[in-house]
Amino acid sequence: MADKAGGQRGRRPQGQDAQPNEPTLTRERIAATAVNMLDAKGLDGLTMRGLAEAMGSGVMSLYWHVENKEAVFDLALDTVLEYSAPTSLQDWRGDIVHVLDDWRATMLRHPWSALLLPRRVLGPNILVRLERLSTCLSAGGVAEADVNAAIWSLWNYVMGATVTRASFGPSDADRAVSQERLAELGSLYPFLGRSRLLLDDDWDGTFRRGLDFLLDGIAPKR
Amino acid sequence: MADKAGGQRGRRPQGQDAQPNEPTLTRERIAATAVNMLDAKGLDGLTMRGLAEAMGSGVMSLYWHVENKEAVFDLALDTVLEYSAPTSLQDWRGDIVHVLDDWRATMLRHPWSALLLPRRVLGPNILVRLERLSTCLSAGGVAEADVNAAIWSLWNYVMGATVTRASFGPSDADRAVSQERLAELGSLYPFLGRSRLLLDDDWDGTFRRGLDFLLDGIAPKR
DNA sequence: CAATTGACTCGTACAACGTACGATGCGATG
DNA sequence: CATCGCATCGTACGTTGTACGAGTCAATTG
Repeated sequence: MADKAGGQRGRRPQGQDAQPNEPTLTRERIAATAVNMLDAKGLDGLTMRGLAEAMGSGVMSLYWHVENKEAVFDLALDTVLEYSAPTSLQDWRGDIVHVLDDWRATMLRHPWSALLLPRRVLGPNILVRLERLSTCLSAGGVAEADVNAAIWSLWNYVMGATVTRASFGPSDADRAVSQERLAELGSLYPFLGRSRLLLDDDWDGTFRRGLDFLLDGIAPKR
Repeated sequence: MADKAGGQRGRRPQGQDAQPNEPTLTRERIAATAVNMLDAKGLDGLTMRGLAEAMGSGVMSLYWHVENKEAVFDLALDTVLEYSAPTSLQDWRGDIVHVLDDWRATMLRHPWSALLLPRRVLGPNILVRLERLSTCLSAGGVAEADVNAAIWSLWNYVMGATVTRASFGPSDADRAVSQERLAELGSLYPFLGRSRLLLDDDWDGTFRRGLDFLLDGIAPKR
């Protein structure tokens, strides 16, 4: 019966010999745990109760450090999106590709982030990335008047690509089914039926080729 | 007091003089009502109970016509995305712009759809649009080998643009705040701080300019 | 030392949700 | 009349986010 209440379970292992790896509740620790849990169980897998349990604390304790669940999402998102711009500026086009590749890769490493970002944009770490894009474009000689439009188009492109990729999930089965349905309806969709559009699973390659299109268009005309 | 139980409220106005505008429960009617409710109260505003009440039926009756709530989303999404390709093929670039403009406009007219589409792609009406893109590109002389990449890049672009636009919502306040925060942190984000990137609210114009970049890149090189 | 304060933790409780299940009513068919 | 399918719906359960207030403990103050 002892388990019934569970009650004081765990308690804080306060005092002397508490493992040092159980600090106390902290925004950072909450963020980190949330990221783990999101990675493991996906967007819907994160519940406040689960989060609390994973950290060995009571549910309501979280609310001392965090406004509400949305704030947890924000925290996790920004945690994951940290960016360290590395190389120097020389090949503007290569630099931009690097920013966007890294961006995309990060989001795909945590697929929930791609589904989340559209709803809560503009955490600090996003701004870092935008800033970097900005400098790259300027350095590349893109006309001042074009820079903003270029940034947004790049943003749109990554955003769309990752969101799409993440939503298709790793299961190629869905796409295969769709493509099959397409083939049946060959009369309705002659082009699509023939093109195997939905079967192509070279996501990275497709991403790069599309990005090249875009950069070709952005590159200063001479 | 009569309202207390509500109970048999409404009932089916079965029999002779029922208004013809209250058919019976129907997938189509459910879809339509869901769209209205989504338009009015947003993504989270749609609840099965609310939906049922809006149609004057019991909650569980819905489940006879619909698998679950997700199915309702699918239904509503595809309802909204219906597309009638109008004009003939002549100016491939103009045609593509038309497809994408219409696409974007439709989604922005129902902002929830932009947030939904990333999760549940490839309803039939989406395919119509993709097919249309496909023919336009081919007609425009884009190399066969480039068509798929081009389609996906266009898809990514619209998707990213609409999703972003929808998430910013009509409230410019958020962006203003962010831009202000940017100005304060001018040292961290010199370019962004100066560019008023976040203040620009000519969404349509920006969309078109970015799309031009992309199409410039896609256009067959000569 | 005792009293107080404020940072922090947590159990309980509630309202809202999606939906499983089974009961009910109905028109058509035997 | 009996039977059967389609269609409707009430009730009930489990799960969720979180409001509220009571609890703990270290540091501060008298």
